[in-house]
Amino acid sequence: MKRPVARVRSRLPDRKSRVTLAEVAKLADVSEITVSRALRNEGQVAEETRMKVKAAADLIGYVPNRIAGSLASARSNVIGVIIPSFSNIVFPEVLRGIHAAVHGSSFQPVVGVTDYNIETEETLVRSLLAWKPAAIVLAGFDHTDATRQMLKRSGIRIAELMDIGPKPIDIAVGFSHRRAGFDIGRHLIGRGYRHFGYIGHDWSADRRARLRYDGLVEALAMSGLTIAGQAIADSPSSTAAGSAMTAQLLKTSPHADVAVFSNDDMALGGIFHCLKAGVAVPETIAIFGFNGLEIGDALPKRLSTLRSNRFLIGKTAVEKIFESLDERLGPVVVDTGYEIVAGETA
Amino acid sequence: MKRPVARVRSRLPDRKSRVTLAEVAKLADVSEITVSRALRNEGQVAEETRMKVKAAADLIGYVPNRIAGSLASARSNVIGVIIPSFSNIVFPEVLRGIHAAVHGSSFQPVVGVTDYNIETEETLVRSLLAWKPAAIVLAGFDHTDATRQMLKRSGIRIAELMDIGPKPIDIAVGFSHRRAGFDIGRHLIGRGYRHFGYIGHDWSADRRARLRYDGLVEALAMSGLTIAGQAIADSPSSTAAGSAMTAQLLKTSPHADVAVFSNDDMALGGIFHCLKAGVAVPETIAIFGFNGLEIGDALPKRLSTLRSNRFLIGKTAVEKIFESLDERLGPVVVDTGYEIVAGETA
DNA sequence: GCAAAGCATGTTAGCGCTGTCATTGAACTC
DNA sequence: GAGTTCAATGACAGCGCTAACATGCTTTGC
Repeated sequence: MKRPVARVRSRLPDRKSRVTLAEVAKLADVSEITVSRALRNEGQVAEETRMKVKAAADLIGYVPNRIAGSLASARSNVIGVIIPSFSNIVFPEVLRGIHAAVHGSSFQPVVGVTDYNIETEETLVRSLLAWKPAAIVLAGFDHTDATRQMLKRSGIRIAELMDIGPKPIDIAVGFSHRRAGFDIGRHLIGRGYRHFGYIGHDWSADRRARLRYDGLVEALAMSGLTIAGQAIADSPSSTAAGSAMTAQLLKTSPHADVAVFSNDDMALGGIFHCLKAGVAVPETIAIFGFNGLEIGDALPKRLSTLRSNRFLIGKTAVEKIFESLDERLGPVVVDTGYEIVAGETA
Repeated sequence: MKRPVARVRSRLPDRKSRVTLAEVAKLADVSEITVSRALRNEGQVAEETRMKVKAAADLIGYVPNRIAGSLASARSNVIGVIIPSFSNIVFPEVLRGIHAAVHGSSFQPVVGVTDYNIETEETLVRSLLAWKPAAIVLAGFDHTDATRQMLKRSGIRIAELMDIGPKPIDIAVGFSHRRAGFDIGRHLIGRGYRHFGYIGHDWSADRRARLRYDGLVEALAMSGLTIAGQAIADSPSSTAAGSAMTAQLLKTSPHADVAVFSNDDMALGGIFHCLKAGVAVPETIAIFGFNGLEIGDALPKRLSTLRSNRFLIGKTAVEKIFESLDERLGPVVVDTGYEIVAGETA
């Protein structure tokens, strides 16, 4: 009967330059744990020893293995981030905020993209959780049941961005899109507009655009008004779609005195169409966007829009997470607000 | 003398729901390794066993710990990605390509942002390497010596994006910015322009904008021409800066018949300024951009520009990496090319 | 002067997986 | 029917690090 005898130590047979803590320890003539502490600037280590260790590490080009470290300490400094798309400029801006907030810390965002698909989101959440992240940041409140389950059970901090609602899983950072739509309506009514057109993009995916629309309708209703005409592209938002839909609205609803757009991209398309077609803005038709992109300010006539603060949303979310990494402190809702930009087009 | 006696097993004292492979194994009444194989769809496992294991895993909500897995297998499915900025739309587009390419694979991009600072880049490379990534993707050829050292030594695949050059560390994907600038010059000379203005942004950071400028100058020189006037913002590129610099150029170089812009953002600013100031484009002054952003096509007059394919660059880079994950096959240079978009503004 | 406290360092035992080899029994070969 | 092959499963060690505790010292306090 063969007993398991001495195995050849053949793992990783020829991996070059396998520089580990142990090598550094040997070189610096201290124990591994001392090297670990010295390099992490953690625990009690004499200054002299620390320097000796660092010198040794530099000498042999030691790069700590965070995977091993995370496993040993049962915590990683990954923050999972899930966004719907890179195409819509607002999400890169949110990411910018997130990166700004983690900058200088040892935390590292890991980004996944759902393409506005909540099933994809579920897959992403599952695979991000496998990295034992310190927190997960994702857009919106629209998740599958399984996703919500996983997030709740995970025990880690969860931030839902963009919109705010009554029942976040943990943290919500954003602003009420419904109220934003409502305020746009009030603002424009206040400016004397009465014949509202709406120009939108495919909102089966973009739930928040739909919420703004609902808010707008509500504001109109309060003044006894309705949407007089609308043109909704069956494509994602784009300048081209904005142009096309504007042309359509002008044809189908010639009496509209203002067009509310689902976002600035679409509104830019509207402006461009009017420039090209010789339609006076805002005299013949006023244009109102959403987002407050930088480009709106550079237009020949400054775009009237609502400025949301995407950067702030991302940054705030991470800051809230950092406030208490280990414990959920009951639901946290942060309203980052918005601002009506009067502009010159409405 | 005290000998180390039985320790209390107090690690992770009260971590709830610590679902590990072992639990699944117990439940499914097989060994851990069989669970591992079953869930990874790897190695020989009877179909029946596989199903039993998966059922057990689902039942207790097992989420594999990729950190442990990566440590054990000495490989991770992280791809480190380092970009200069989220503000410049081209990089989100590159990321989009990267995400498209990894979609469906088990690879996960981890993104860092340098803010156009090669020291920051060095820090990021160092910290990404600690994750033992399968590959690193970064923008440009401009690195610190230490960065280059680390990348070379790492042994993993390295892709440098955007520009191409003679000596990539491993893989380069992009196109020659110098040649792009040159071709823009040739194109515009061919269209009859002779009095060139140049409008740019702060290029201490954006080395590629500088390369395009150099190429442009070279093309002009070949026809005995020079840049007649230029206006260079000391800020990052933006539509607002484009407007301001256009105003300046029109004043300081009234004879210029064409303005070449460092990119489309700046060019848009130029267009907007001319619209506002009543300057005829391209009759009084022609405008030529760079990048080929979607918005240029929606303008009242389609923007004349050079279309680079950012999405393709990101996607190709990852595809090249996947072609051979383990081995560098000597320098690989992929020219993703570009296309002059005639447009209506030049 | 001696206990208590504090500092610097070390010993040990894992973290949760997977690679490697071993083992078993069934199917196949000639 | 003995040998060979192969599919299915398991035992074991260890990936590279860190938490927890242990161990000598040196201070400190009174």
